[in-house]
Amino acid sequence: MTSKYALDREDLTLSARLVRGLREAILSGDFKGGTRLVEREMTEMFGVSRGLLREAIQTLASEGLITLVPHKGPVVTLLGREEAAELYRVRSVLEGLACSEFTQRASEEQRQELFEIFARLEAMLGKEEPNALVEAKNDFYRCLLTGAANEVLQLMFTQLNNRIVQLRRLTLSASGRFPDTIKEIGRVVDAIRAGDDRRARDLAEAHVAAAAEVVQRRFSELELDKQ
Amino acid sequence: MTSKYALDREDLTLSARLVRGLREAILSGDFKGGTRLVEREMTEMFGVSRGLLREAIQTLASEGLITLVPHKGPVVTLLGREEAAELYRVRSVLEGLACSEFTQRASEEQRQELFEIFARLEAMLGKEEPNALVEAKNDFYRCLLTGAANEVLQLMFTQLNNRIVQLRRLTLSASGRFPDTIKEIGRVVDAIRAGDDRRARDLAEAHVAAAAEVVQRRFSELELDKQ
DNA sequence: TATTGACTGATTGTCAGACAATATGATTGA
DNA sequence: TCAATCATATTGTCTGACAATCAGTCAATA
Repeated sequence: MTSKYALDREDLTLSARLVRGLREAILSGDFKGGTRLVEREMTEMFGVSRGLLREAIQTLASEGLITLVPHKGPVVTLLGREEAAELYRVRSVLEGLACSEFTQRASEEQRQELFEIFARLEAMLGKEEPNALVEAKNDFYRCLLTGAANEVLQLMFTQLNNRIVQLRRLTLSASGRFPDTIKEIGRVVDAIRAGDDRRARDLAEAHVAAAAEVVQRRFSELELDKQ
Repeated sequence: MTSKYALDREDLTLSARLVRGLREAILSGDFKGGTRLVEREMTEMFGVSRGLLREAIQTLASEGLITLVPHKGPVVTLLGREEAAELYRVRSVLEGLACSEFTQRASEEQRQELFEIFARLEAMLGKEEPNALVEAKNDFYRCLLTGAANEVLQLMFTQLNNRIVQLRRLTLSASGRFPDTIKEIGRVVDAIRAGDDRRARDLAEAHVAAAAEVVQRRFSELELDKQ
């Protein structure tokens, strides 16, 4: 029984806060892909003991954010072209599922909220506010996943997305695609509005596939694919 | 550069072996859902230090096999009815994707291997060998995922499946469904054989959905859903 | 000159012991 | 019977230690 007065025990332990902090540090780009995470430096940086730090690293490693190299230490996972493609292919079906489930399960309030958030996104069309954009997109997905009412999906999607975040530089720099993005998402939202879960799903998959192609093209352009 | 003579460093560290061992212990059913994992007992059981054990527990926790309760300790995750349904819904799209990718990407050898494994499965129709069956099914999925050539998918599917394994008791006891299962998988294999990735995907999703329903029915029958 | 071998410093892998914080269950008191 | 209190077990976290392994250096050798 969870009352609304229940205290937040999410980050009760130092350990949990550390995991969160370290994850943030990676997602925010403070630790870029390829960076070695030296234990001693990290302990000083976060002010925790070595043991605790190692536990956190293990956690993030199994989320895929960190790669463990025996006897050399942890490294922030660096995404290659092929792996990026794989991530997007999986994301495509998960996002499709999320849209489908949202269409079938979301409450009226959740539907309204999603529409509002999308309206906010649409309103950004002319402007140049990358931060607000990322923010709004995050809201959109948060709302979508909440309404989908599937915690397993939520967890897996979030983990997947966390890994993809590293590619944000590539996708942002291709911001000329923004109008297309909005158009695609708009179609998905329409399908959701119409209660057509099948179509919402298909459109969502197509949208992710399109985004994936952009990323692949950027890889080619920047020649990031040479080992 | 990885030559074929490179030694296997997979389980180089004690830490990695511990994670593997603990995971096995849970999957095999030695630690059943709901079991508390007391650190002191575990360290004696595995003969490792507390620190190492805690690292392993963190890893399995982020795989979802273990649930961490602050100040009470880790517990082997117990699946409820609702969570089982969620797991299956996600599995459905992942398995669909796997079939689709296999159809598009697998080499001729991999295709042949898959067909052989399926033939082996089919041959078990009359018999009563639960172990051989589980074995063959594992082979089937291993082959499928290898041929799909998507490591991200492989990882996520494996993790998901590991969590579902806990429900094996429910699915095995409903072994009357075995002929149906074979028939469904057979249709998927046919589609793969025909190179029809879209159909393979749809059929695979339907197959998982059917399995999910059986599980839900078993939950009802056994009244496992009362908290 | 290029390869080999040995040495060194840095870092990880693993252990043991300690103490504070918290949960659980028993006990006591009203 | 119920509430407050206490005792014990267990987890959360820290510190220090030492072995194993890695990366780089540099001399010896073919």
